[in-house]
Amino acid sequence: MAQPDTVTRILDTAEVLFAERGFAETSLRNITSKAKVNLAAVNYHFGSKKSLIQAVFARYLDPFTERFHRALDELEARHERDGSEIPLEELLETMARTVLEVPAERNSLKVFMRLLGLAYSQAQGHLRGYIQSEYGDVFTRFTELVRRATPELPDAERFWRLHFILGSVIFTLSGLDALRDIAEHDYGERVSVSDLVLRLRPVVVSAMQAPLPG
Amino acid sequence: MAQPDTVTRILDTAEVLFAERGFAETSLRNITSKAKVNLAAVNYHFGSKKSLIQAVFARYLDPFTERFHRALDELEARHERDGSEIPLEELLETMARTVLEVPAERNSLKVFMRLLGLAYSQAQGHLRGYIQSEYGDVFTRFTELVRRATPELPDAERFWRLHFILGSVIFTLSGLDALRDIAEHDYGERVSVSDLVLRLRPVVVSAMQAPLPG
DNA sequence: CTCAGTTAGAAACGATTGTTTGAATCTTCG
DNA sequence: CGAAGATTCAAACAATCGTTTCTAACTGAG
Repeated sequence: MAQPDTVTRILDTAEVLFAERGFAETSLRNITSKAKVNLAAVNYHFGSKKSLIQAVFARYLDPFTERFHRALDELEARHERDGSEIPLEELLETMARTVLEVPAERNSLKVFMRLLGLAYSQAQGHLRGYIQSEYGDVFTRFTELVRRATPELPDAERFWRLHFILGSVIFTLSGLDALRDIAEHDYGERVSVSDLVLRLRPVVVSAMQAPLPG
Repeated sequence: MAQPDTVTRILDTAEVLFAERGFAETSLRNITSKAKVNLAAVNYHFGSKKSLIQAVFARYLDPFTERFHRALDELEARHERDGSEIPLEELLETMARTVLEVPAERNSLKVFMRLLGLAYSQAQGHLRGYIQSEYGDVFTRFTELVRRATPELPDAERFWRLHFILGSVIFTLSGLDALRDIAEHDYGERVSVSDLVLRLRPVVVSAMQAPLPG
């Protein structure tokens, strides 16, 4: 089998190492030596370490946003025909399906989620700005649809609940390996990612439908 | 006012910088220069950067675990007298109260939560091991009480739901500043930490009581 | 006061970081 | 083939990192 080209080998290796140790803790020498690529190749092909980090995200987020937009188009068209509102469950289902779909093509969902978690928690100010400016639109569109699906919730309440849920998902899936080991050791059952998504569904729906705070 | 001693000045400065930028991204020179302390002071008083990181956590977690154990003692004693089980709401309430209590003495809860979030997300393998070995007991005790309060949940399901909730809390509170700015800008209301805890309560309870996945 | 022990300070250590350089090699196409 | 451009490579760059060393200053007990 032919070796993938240098750019691909760098991206493949970088996303795994970034997901394992974080950005600052992963040196370009770690990446290039494991990828069997010359050190200077990163700066040659990507310009800088910052740009490499952004490129790693783009390789996930570009196809994700495209598919998600398409899925929302279809969902809206279907409900526009019969004049019904899109129910919350369908919106969450669509998002979950798209999230599961995209990384399946290449790497594991775990890496994708770890990266998302790092984007929120690590310093890397440039990353948050980059993601917001490049991919903020699809999130805005989604939240607007959620707004129409949950008209009983005050706007601020819905905002916070969406972030509670985002925290659950990112935290759980990005720490999946460690948690899975504990769960397997203590309860003897090995969960897959789709098991977890199945477990998340009723919890997420209940969270969104919780009574308003007194 | 008398300057706090060197050790305290280092810890005060380190916890803020760690919370802002992470561990790897915060150099000892950042800390010592901002704390107006000699560079060598960190290695003299703490031995290494690793030990400094652990000391920062210990200053929060030592009083937290002590108070939390005491609060659980009291809760158990009260319910042992009338033979009733401790309801889930009381357990969550007790934990929330203790979490809010401890950092109020010194710094903001935000820093405490940012640090907890970093402990989970950052590489720093030594940190997870340290926290687990030093403070694992109180968490084990708490989960056992939650088990008795939710006998209808399978053990594995309860394990995962607790971590879903942990994710919500840590993610939201550790990203509080950024989220608060957005919420204030979009919805014109400035939330406090206790507002957020108030909002979290019904969501968390509903999450734990969600129907089992099909 | 004196002296032992603790703390503070300036300077340097070796190691590692991201990046740049310039020559060597490979690829492409007229 | 052969020249032009793209890519690879080894080496070095300056900057920064955590840590160590050694001396100076301070502190409290006899």
